[in-house]
Amino acid sequence: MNLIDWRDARPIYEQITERIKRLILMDVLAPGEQLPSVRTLAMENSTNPNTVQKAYAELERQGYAYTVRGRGVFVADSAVLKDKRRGELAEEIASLLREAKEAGFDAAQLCEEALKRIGGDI
Amino acid sequence: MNLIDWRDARPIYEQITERIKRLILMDVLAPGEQLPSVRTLAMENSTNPNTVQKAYAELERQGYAYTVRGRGVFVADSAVLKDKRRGELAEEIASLLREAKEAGFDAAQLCEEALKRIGGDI
Amino acid sequence: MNLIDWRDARPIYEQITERIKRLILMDVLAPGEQLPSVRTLAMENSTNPNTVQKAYAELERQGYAYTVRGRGVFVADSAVLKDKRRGELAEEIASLLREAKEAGFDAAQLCEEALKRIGGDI
Amino acid sequence: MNLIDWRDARPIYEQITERIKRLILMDVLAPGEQLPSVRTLAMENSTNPNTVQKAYAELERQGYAYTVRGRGVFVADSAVLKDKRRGELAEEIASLLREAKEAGFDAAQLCEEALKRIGGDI
DNA sequence: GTGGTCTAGACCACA
DNA sequence: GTGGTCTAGACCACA
Repeated sequence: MNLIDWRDARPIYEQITERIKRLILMDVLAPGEQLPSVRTLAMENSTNPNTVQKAYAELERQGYAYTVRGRGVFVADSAVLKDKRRGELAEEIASLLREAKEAGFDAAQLCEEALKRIGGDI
Repeated sequence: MNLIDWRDARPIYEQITERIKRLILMDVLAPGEQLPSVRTLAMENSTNPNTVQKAYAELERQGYAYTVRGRGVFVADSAVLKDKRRGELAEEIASLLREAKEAGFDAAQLCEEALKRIGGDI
Repeated sequence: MNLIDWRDARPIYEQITERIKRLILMDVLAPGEQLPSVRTLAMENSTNPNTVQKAYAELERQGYAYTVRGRGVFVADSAVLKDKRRGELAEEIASLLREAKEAGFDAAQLCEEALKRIGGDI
Repeated sequence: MNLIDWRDARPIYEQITERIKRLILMDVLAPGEQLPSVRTLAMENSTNPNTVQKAYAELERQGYAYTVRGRGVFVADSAVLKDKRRGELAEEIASLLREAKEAGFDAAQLCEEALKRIGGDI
């Protein structure tokens, strides 16, 4: 699993967390499935086990994975997570729309424009 | 001008840049108006002049202000800036919608939800 | 006997010890009754026999079970154990109350609140 | 500040987190006060800066402190925290009482006993 | 000077 | 083998 973009300015552990979160939300990683071991993933991405460890700890803290000591790290059930993530996305968009409104832009119009950009028809 | 939230995790210079950008886009700071001097703003916010300097440099880099040597820093014309910012916001929203789509959410529906959150009906 | 919650962060051997202790204190497992063999329990819980072995050793160390070589592991007399466990619980609660007091909370009031939570009126 | 008990089996970073939390709840560390720098605390306790860093990150995650980059780590306002901690304590006690009940003990009586142990009259 | 990230490598408990 | 903790030390952005 290749999870690091070395040109990306964000910390490596954050990139790993982010990418795996996406894979879980996209159902590429199924609930209950075992994630690569800390050491394996570190080697595959030529990074340090501590860095992967930090990413996995963050995933667990956010509820995307759970750890079984001596066994490995596993993907959590995603139904609840999807709902949570959906709410977060709505809030992030709302936050941008609030700023748009402040500057006098038409929020609804901005939404339509964004939808066009992703090729999503209304 | 009070521009810093010490609880905010983001770097201080970034907060200052952000707040002043908003004030310009909201026309609170008019085009051509002089910004407070680096020293004044630093004192008012009990922070380091270097930090304010960095914020001002960033504002200039992004086109929100321009420096007149020996005179001070001034707010740029906002018409073009508004247009630019509008495009950025659209792109940021589009980016969130792309992720939403990846996870199987209905982008248009998410938009409507976000619009409701800001009390903006279509 | 299903004794493991894989989502639980605690070590598996500890979970097994804990659950069996509870079953003994609740008199579900009667004094003198034979516990499942290490192998059986390991298979039933799809875990390693070494893990179950460690749990049984811990139970024995704490006086909840005793081993008869070549025969198996048996539940100890519970009267004494119950008394001991009662004392431990009192001490654990006292310890929490001490911390509460340190922070300036009213210990007695906290107790009443906890009693309400378990639906136990005085 | 001496925060580590080397005989304590718990991880060092956890001990540090725990002790500082207590100091905050006891108002020994006042809201807004600066905590010792990562390096200073590490030296004082002859441990590694990374370990202190982990403790501080945990304190921040739990809302007991906030970080100002380049400045230091500061104690958060404690009013809300105290309330939160009070609720946690009540729940921890309730949980012990539930177990007690399972084993047939009188929960209210156990509470009184615990109160006596801390010298707290009803 | 301050915290944040990362490496390289050790040692431990657990399964 | 698996994750968890820790050391010693580097380098970075930020103030």
